Amino acid sequence: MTYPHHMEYGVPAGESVYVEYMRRDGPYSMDSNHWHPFYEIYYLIEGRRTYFIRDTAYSVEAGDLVLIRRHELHKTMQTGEGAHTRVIAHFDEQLLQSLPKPEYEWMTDALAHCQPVIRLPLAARGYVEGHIGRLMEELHSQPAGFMLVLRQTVLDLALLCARHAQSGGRTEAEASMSLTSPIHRKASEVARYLNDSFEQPVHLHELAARFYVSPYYLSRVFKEVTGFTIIDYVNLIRIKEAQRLLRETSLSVTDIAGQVGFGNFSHFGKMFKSITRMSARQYRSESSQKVR
DNA sequence: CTCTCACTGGAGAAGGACGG
DNA sequence: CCGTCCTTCTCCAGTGAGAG
Repeated sequence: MTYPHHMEYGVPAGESVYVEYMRRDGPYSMDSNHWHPFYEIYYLIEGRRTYFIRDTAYSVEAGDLVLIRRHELHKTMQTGEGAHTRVIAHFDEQLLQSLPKPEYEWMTDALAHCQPVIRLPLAARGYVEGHIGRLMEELHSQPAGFMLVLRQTVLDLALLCARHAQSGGRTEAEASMSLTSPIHRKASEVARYLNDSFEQPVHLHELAARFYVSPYYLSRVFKEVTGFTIIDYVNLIRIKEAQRLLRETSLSVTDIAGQVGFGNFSHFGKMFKSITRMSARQYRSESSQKVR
């Protein structure tokens, strides 16, 4: 069965599920939104990608399932030559909240502990492929009630991830999926360090000295592995943390800017807007409307 | 693989005006 | 007081070319 290059369903505002299928022939790297307030399940049908999640780069192959949690920094990148085909499903808290309370709590907890990249044993792959096939069919022909099937199918896949997480979920193949060449390890170390200390001022030369490499080399390697420049990455995690504080506390925007590492308030404002496309105050008022 | 050098665009600091 | 939105200027991060 062949499908058009691109199919999608789901209205972010109204539906708790969004499903999208895409085939790309040329090189492609993900655009602006590097995290979002909903879960994402990503299934690679064909091709090979590098997926950078939080602080680690993973090699993702056809048949792998990737689970991105809410508000988790991620980015996909090209690996070698062109074509890849993937399906992504977004679902939000609402979908899980439709479950009975014990199941909801169990799911949320399990997903919170899930490995981001799941490489299932061959025997279990047919199950996933069947589900993906069903998503595609429903998406393609959109018969009456297809959104019910989408919702149900996505929930099934989420359940699979949750079970995988609970069973200790780390197959032999998985252990080797996070890229571990020296440069990948170095970049991951730096990313982890930045995640822990983004509140402090960050300077390339100090960072380089801390990790025993030259500044020039560090900025090159970091970009290669993560897809982000160091300053971009620091800004992203700072703004992400600022968003969390705006949602979950009543601290003033000025305090938050300082707390996440921006010495300069107006620069914080500019950065916040360029990343989230809204001002900090606007973000706070919008996120307090929908209770998440 | 690891690093150096030189160049340049853009990030970031500083400060002021203004409105709610 | 709190936040937005300008402008101006400085300097450093990012990068192409290339070497050990």
